[in-house]
Amino acid sequence: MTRTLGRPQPAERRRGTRCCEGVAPRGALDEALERAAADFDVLAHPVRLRLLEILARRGGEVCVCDLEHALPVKQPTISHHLRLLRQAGLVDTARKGLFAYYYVEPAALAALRARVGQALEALAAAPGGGSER
Amino acid sequence: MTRTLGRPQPAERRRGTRCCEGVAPRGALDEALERAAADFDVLAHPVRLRLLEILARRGGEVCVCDLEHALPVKQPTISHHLRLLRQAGLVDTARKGLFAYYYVEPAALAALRARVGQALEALAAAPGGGSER
DNA sequence: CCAATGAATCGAAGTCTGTCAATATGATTG
DNA sequence: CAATCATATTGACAGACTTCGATTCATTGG
Repeated sequence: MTRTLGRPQPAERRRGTRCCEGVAPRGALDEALERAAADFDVLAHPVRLRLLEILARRGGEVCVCDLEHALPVKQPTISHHLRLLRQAGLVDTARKGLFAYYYVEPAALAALRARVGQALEALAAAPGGGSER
Repeated sequence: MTRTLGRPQPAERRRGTRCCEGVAPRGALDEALERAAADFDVLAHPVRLRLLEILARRGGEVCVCDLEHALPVKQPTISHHLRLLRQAGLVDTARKGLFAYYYVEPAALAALRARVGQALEALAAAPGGGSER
């Protein structure tokens, strides 16, 4: 958001050869960047990725015991990762009797895919190869 | 960041299964999944994301001192993240005199974007909600 | 009520990560 | 050579992450 340009010369850095100047305004990483990193972080574990993949492929609900069979980690670990996914808003759960059925939250998943896709766009190579700004 | 999850799977779970059965045939997480998770992991930090973004936007080379000005962390931290990006094959460096110029490795970045995009595809909601496989 | 079962939580252990001060390395300049 | 500069590396620290056994909670059935 604070994409200011006219950065004044730092007075105390006026020594010999300056290599270059002004790539981006110093300072804080903006909100979108932090959110994108958080998005990537949720996806940055094979178990969570697989869980999401299974739940997404099944449009409907899947009980934990099935997920447990599909993954090489123990039940508490599954539960842990499911909680992370739930806290990220990507999945939700519904208890039916003894079983807990998980399902993707389609809007949240779509939003995440959109944000991640946008972040990847920003990594596309610069068209002219020249330096803007 | 090194997500290796090295644990073998018993693969013999013959029991009187009750609730349901057979979401996925095997327990081991396959190679593509691990690689996708590793890909996401590299992107799962705002500083690395910003570094990549700056280097990609500049088609050319950027010296570390500029990157240092653009980010709210100290020089050793920048160096640390740049090394991670280099180890991931996404960027490379060329020393010219006193300065070190970093630049993206376009092929590697494109490959990563392709893999990540493919992993996101797998998270697309199933159209009819039916279960495949 | 009691036993059994699926799932969540707790607690602990080990590993990994992010950060920075201090220092090292290597090039350049005077 | 000595001083200076840009960058890399080291070492230490705090905090987060991942995993699993043990336990707890909730629900069902006898």
